[in-house]
Amino acid sequence: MSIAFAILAFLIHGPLSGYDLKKRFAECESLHWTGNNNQVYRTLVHLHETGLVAREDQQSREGPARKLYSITPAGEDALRSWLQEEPDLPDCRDSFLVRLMAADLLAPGELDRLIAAYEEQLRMKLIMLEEKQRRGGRPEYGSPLQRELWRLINDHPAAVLRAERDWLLTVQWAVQRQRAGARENP
Amino acid sequence: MSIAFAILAFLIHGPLSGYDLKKRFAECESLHWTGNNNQVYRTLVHLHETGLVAREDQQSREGPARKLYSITPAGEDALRSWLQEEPDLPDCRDSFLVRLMAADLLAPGELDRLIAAYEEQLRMKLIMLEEKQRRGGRPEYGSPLQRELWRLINDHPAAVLRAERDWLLTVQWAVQRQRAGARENP
DNA sequence: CAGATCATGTAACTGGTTACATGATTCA
DNA sequence: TGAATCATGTAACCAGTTACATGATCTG
Repeated sequence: MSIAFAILAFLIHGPLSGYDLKKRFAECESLHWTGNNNQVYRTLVHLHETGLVAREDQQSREGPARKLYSITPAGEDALRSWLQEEPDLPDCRDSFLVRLMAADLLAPGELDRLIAAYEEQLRMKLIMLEEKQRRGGRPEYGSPLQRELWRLINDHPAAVLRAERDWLLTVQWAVQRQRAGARENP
Repeated sequence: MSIAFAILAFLIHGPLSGYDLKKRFAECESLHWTGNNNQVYRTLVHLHETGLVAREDQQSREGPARKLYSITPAGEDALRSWLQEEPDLPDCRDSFLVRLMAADLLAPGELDRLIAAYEEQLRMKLIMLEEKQRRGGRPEYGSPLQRELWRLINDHPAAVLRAERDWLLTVQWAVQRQRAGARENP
């Protein structure tokens, strides 16, 4: 998948500028894109060239000139037919697994510190996400069902991190069990 | 993070060829790399240039000529100091979220089909992972603790998918609840 | 001897990030 | 007037994939 379908999805509830889209990506924790200029503006040019979005230049209004993009019927068709393809599985990249692969390189205390540091990272991010969730401020568009789905989309990152935290607990238990075993059978 | 540290981690329990490493990446579900040639061989050249691995050419043995790579003390140091950096959070890319963003484009039946299709994808992959786990065949190297950690590393993808399945259930409930509400207050 | 596997490499491309560059408008 | 924000774009790079290319060796 590329960012193109995400942009089209943002546009189904009304026109937006590149700058608007960029901000949406930057604010949205559940979408992995950072919303960097290069990708957003280039993709918009490409979507415009292929007729999936329409562009309207707004020269003189309040504020600097901007280009408003809206989805075209062809764009809606493209998005709809993508929705009817087989959904692909989530792709989770976890560098902590690579660190665990090299556990034999660490002294016991260092391994404990690594695990504790990761636990702390997870804890902090979860607090941040819950805080963000609590402060709300999601003025999402679309039908009541769509708004409810947005709530669940925004919940997703925390669900993933909680699963990671639970898995990390099993790692901690395994390390302790292994050490207890080693003390009994030296 | 790049694939370089994963290669170094594979090498701490003994020398391997590019081909060996490629296979390890291809077989390992928990590491997101496909083990494509370009990346593995180029990274090995780079690691060799920077002195983090040593290369031994094996011209005439049984089998075709191959290059055996082993980690150097400098490589171990590099890996160890990376292990002591702040571990970064997992990066989960889930195109299903983007599909849900566009739910308003779908008829109720189509949304149900999308959710069911994703559920089925998750179910199939989980069965595949459990089967792979059951068949075992993990001749992993290192200390008993390291082998135990490998078991947990290999468990990780299934843990993520189970969390995804649980989250998807909440999506299903929300859709049904929303529709029931809409029927009561039309 | 044909097809699978072992083994190494390159070319072309997609996807994504950081940093650079520019200029208008708003507000303290 | 200077900093923040709005707004659009480009250059250079890193990460990762598919497909192409070659040749040796093993196995039925």
